[in-house]
Amino acid sequence: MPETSPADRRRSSIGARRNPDAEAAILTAARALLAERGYAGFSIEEVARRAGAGKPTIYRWWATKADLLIDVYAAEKASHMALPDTGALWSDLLAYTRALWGFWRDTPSGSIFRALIAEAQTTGAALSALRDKFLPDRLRDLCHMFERAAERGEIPAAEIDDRVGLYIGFNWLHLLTDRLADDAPAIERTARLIAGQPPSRA
Amino acid sequence: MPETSPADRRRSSIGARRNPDAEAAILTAARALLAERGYAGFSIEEVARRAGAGKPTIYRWWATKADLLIDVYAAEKASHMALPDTGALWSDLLAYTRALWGFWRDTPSGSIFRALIAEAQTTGAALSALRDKFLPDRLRDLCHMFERAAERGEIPAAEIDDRVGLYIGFNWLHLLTDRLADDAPAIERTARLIAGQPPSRA
DNA sequence: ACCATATCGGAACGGATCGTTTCGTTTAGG
DNA sequence: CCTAAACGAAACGATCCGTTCCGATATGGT
Repeated sequence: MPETSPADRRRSSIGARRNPDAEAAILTAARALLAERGYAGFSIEEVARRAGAGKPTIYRWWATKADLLIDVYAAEKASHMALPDTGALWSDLLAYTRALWGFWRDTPSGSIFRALIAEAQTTGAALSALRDKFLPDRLRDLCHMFERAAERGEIPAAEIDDRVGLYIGFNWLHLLTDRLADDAPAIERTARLIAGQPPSRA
Repeated sequence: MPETSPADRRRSSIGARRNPDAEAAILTAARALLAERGYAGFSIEEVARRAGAGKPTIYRWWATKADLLIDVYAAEKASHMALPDTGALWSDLLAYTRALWGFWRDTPSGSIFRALIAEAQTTGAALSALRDKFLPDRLRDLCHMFERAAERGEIPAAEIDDRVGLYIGFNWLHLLTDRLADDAPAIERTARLIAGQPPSRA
């Protein structure tokens, strides 16, 4: 077998354009590193080592750590999260919250998102990436849920943004303080509060 | 001008106990550094330089960056924030939120708090410091506000914790995304939502 | 067929910070 | 008088930063 042993094969240029293999290797390495060590152990240096890539390759395609984190998170989220449509906002929120927290707990995505938020506290570029590029994307689905509720007359249309903001803040708070246990009663109470439903009678 | 007096070229030991001058100099330097450069430029190394202190002195008294940040923030907050008591939860929240956001905007405290939350995403120790030591302290006042409202019959007592959680999340979200503009209408709408007040008629 | 162009990984750079250790000095308390 | 602990200074090895070279590679336009 005079063949290229796959282990020590060098991944070279494929011409004057981005190499998809390199990109995939970098995203995979970043994902794994965050899963293993969290934000504390996340460095471009280590990602490059694991991906068998050069640091210039990473810096060429991702201007900031935040941009890299966003790509890693996006790849994960698309494949895992679906939108519930139960017919009532409070039960939509309940289902979505439990799915989201489970997604954050059981995949590297929770660590990735925490890293992204932390990174946004260091540089303005990272903050812009989070606020102006990442958040609007992730908000779109959520807004649909609330808009459907407004169409059903469950909440005033004028309050959609405020209620979405409350919901995002609720999730962030629990993510950032590492309290993502699936405390069903607490989640249900909060879902009802945000959806404007009267509490289930005791 | 008493600029910590140039005469203290060297602040030596005062015996086998903590030197209050060193502590004050370190806290002051940390505060100023965060105000000037934010979390990105905050390092123990630089704090030590500015304080004219040795790094071992800092590491001796503050096991983690979070502990140092907590002390800096606590000194600031006590002197600046008072509790409103307007007779209604929604107007209490309105007043408190505007004061808090102003406090975060107009003093180094916003940067300090952002740094503290970011730091809590790196190490478990910092997270514990934030969640178990810092947050409960800062929550106490807030809970009083909601308990008074429950006594007045504005909200069910069983919902106090959930509504406080929503309120904290709301503030964190705006702090972490650097949206602390005093948008009075938006704050008022959210205050009414959290307080369970019907929206002011359009 | 040729060649400019842009990519790739590797190596090294100067600089900064980390957390720790060593050292000599200073002072309180027993 | 002497032990104990704190102080600041300096240096340690290690890591990561972001950038800059380099030689090799393959595309795409001419």
